[in-house]
Amino acid sequence: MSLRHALIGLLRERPASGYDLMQIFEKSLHQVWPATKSQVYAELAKLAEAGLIAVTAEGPRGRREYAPTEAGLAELRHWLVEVTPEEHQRSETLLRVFLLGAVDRAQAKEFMLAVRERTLADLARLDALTASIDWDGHGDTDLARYGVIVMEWGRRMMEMTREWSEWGAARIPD
Amino acid sequence: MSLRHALIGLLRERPASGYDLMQIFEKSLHQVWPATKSQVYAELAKLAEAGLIAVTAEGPRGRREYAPTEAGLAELRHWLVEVTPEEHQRSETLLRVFLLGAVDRAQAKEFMLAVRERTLADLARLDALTASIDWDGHGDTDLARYGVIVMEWGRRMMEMTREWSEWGAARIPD
DNA sequence: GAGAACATGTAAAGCGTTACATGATTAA
DNA sequence: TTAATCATGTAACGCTTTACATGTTCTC
Repeated sequence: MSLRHALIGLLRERPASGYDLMQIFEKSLHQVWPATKSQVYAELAKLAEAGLIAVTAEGPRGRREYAPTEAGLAELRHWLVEVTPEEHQRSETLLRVFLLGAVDRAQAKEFMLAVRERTLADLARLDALTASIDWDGHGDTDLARYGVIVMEWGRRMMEMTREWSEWGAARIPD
Repeated sequence: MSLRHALIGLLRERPASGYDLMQIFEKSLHQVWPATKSQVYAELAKLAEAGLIAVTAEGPRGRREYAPTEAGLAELRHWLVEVTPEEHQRSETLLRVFLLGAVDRAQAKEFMLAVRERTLADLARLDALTASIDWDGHGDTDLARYGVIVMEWGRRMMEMTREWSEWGAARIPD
């Protein structure tokens, strides 16, 4: 259950409404932990009921801003430092590669090269994003500091995938 | 819905029972597409009902071996070549890095170094696995050909993650 | 005879996606 | 005044995990 920790963590930076949090999920967090409105609003309600966050302000149109409570921050820190993350690498692309024996070699090679093309496009989009993000606008926030580290992972991942797809394509005989 | 395609693809290599398929999921496919008994048996039933696989043999203890039908193979090929895979990178580790501002820098650095340690351990396990797999036992099967490409992705991914975790740790000031 | 491995499932609960539903406020 | 944006949710469905449940066959 990581969504709740993501929410507490974001609220720690600054109080926000469900609507605000959705913007963040769509923009910066989408590649790392996608979430939908339904999920966010439901989880906020649960977190408030559990006393891990609390309403700090109300605005127009029923807007409610939340901030983490002390209990919420304690739970976040506990999860960050003491709970070992478990990665379930579920990759549709790798699954397909695994099953590529079902099509002929020309098509398999085409698949690997299509992976390469998509990765190059992703890489271009990431570079554009990196250039466009106004980290200074955030000042010296923690999100800026650690956000850069996360984005660097994405960049390295894509570089690696591009090289791998070329290697893989070359490995399939004509 | 990739599980059904995974199952058809595995059955294409050789007919198998749900029990056999679970062995495969636990051994070779776990890192790419984890699945549980409940899921596998349920999906086999659905696939059989949809006419994409069929029982080819029955054995002791109610054992039923399945093989894909022509319709199943067509569906698999269609999915492999014509449906663009969509990746939802959901990484608990990266989410934590993103939120690392909630703990002090020493702990954040410790976290990055713990990622490094875990990655090194994973890498050692992968190398051991690579050495232990008897690809020749499978002969020149497609799983051997493409399985190697998938494993190489894993290896490169781990190498990348190790380097990145060192880079990230160094980037956090004392 | 006992224990391991083989073999198949059901049930419940939680997580995630998509579609539906409603209304208020602001800016052009 | 009208369109965009702000703002919150509910409902239904499917996928995934965990726990429960049962019985057979083989090997030592």
